[in-house]
Amino acid sequence: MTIARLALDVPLYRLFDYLVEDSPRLQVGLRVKAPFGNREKIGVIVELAKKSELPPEQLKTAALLDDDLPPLTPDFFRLCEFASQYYQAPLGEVILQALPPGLKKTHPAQRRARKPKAGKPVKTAAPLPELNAEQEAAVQAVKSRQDYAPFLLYGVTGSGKTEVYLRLIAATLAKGKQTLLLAPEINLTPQLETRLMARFPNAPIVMLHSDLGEAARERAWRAAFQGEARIVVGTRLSVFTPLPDLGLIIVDEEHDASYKQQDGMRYSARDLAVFRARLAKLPIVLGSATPSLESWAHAGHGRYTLLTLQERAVSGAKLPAIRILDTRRVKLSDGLSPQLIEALRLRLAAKEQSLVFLNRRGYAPVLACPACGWISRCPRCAANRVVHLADQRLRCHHCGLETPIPRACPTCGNQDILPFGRGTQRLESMLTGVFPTARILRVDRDSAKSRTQWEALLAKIQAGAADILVGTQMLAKGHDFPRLTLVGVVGADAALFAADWRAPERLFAQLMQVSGRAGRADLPGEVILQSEYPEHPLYRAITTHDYPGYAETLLNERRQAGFPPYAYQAILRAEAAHMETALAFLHQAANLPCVEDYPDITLYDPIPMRLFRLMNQERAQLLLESPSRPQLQDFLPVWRETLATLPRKNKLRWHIEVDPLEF
DNA sequence: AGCACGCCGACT
DNA sequence: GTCGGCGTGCTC
Repeated sequence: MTIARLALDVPLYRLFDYLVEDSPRLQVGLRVKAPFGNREKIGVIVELAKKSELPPEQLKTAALLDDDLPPLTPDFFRLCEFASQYYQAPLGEVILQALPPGLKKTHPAQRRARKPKAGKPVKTAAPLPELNAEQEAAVQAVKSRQDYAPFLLYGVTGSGKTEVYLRLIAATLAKGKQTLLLAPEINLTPQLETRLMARFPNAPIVMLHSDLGEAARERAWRAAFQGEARIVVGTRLSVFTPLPDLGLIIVDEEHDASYKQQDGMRYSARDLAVFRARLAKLPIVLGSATPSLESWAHAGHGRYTLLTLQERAVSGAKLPAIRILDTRRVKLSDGLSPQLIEALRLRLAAKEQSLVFLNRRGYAPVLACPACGWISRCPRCAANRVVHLADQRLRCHHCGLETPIPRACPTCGNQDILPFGRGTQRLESMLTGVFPTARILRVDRDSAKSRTQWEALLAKIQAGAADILVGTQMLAKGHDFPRLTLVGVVGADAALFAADWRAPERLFAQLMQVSGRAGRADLPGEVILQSEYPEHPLYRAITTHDYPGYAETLLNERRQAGFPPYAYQAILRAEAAHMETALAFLHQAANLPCVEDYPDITLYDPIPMRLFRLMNQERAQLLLESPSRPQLQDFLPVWRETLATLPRKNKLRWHIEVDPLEF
């Protein structure tokens, strides 16, 4: 018998020793079935040893899984260990969350062998599009590196970032290496898959995202791990996928917030990808038209090599003309300016498509009684419930609670309760009033709940079966709509004054992205942005497509305020039935003696979170900041261990988030 | 996190 | 009398 140290999926910062029967198969990286307490768990062997710290009689016996999966590799463990340390998560949790669910079952489902799908053989190989000088330079710069080399590929919409990726993937394939391509919400962009399959008809490609069924996900993961798949396209969770011949990592839309895992271990897949590239000594390309300020600052300091694509790759294509429309000077009808209505009318006449962008779902954000002041609060959250007229419900967008829309005010009986504000549903019905014959299509999470619904909508749009699209963010992300020439933006101002200091950065990216939907090669695009603050620097920068200038402005502000990327942050969050419990815990945490030993760490006052109640749990947070990442990293484990010894009363729960994006 | 054990309050 | 609330302790 040999001692095996196991990583198990439990929130405990230690490994567990088991006896394992000797066998020629026995190896670090294999999975075992282990009795744990009174249940059975899957563990991963992290270490083999002759002796344990524990007396042998206290050890239970684990059994190797009868499975042909090769052992997980040292590379994989090093990435997991880094994530575990950096994000303050137990190693076992990290390792096991990295495996597809099918491999964590004590009784594995029967598996049917299938080949990863290669692209359909194409009869006539389409000629490769020519690269312009900038693209060529970018491709050469990356191709010339075999070692760790981070690149920031800054390319305006339509500048041909994807073509650069494709060339780099081709070069990587030619070297016999695998490519890992991360994309945000890949389930929403089947286009990428289509394009890859068309370009690499003979290369096995797998897609990895959480929408896949369990069997499909396991199949794809195995193909990646066993080196069969040469191109792996995945969402954030796939950053952990072990790849034996990895040669290149690409992170598309690197600024996108969906790279951040928002529950469980709160990691940034983009940051882990960079670390992975460093570990594996590989080039990595972070691509975006509006890079995150973190990456932009890295490029500014020479830590990343900046590759710029300024020209539109399709010759003749121009950036859309963006106009800020001062709504203080015009009479709006239902929130729409006469100019926007006229522009829409022109597109209708020209049989071109328009998009009206409003990043707010539902009919109206709140229902209110003018007589007594009642508003449609969510009983479980510190938020209002949104009016969804289409299905006659009041719905909380945070916890999902919904009830029918009341006919009269629940407190005073007034019959005239009114929806206030505007969402996409209301915009849709307003536009129907203005353009009764136009085909209007609303695209948001409510109209595109499932992948199938979403694809159906996309197909409809592409077939030209809609004249005016009304949509949220969903529509902004990387889709080409060939006949879309007008984008109207409504209600963007709210984000200018949001409490979250990252809001302007996000708004800028969002507006750039949605503007990019307007116009293609042969049809010039126009963007009309309605605002009450047309002189705001953000809008100034948007009209000139000046990301670098605006990034500079924001970075200066961040530097002066001592915010990231010029400081490093972590947050301790606590939740309990009552705010006092959460705040009391945070105050206790802030006053622990170990805090004294780290002078370069600032602890701010514990405060209730912006959404201070969610699902009947009251939440508060304590922000930590340091100019020194190492010092913060030294402090966090010490603090965390001390926190764990504190008595936990009133069902209080807490966690630490490193590099938080939202507050 | 689960899951046991254990000790006080209002019910078949 | 016991069902069940949740505080506390443990998991190789």
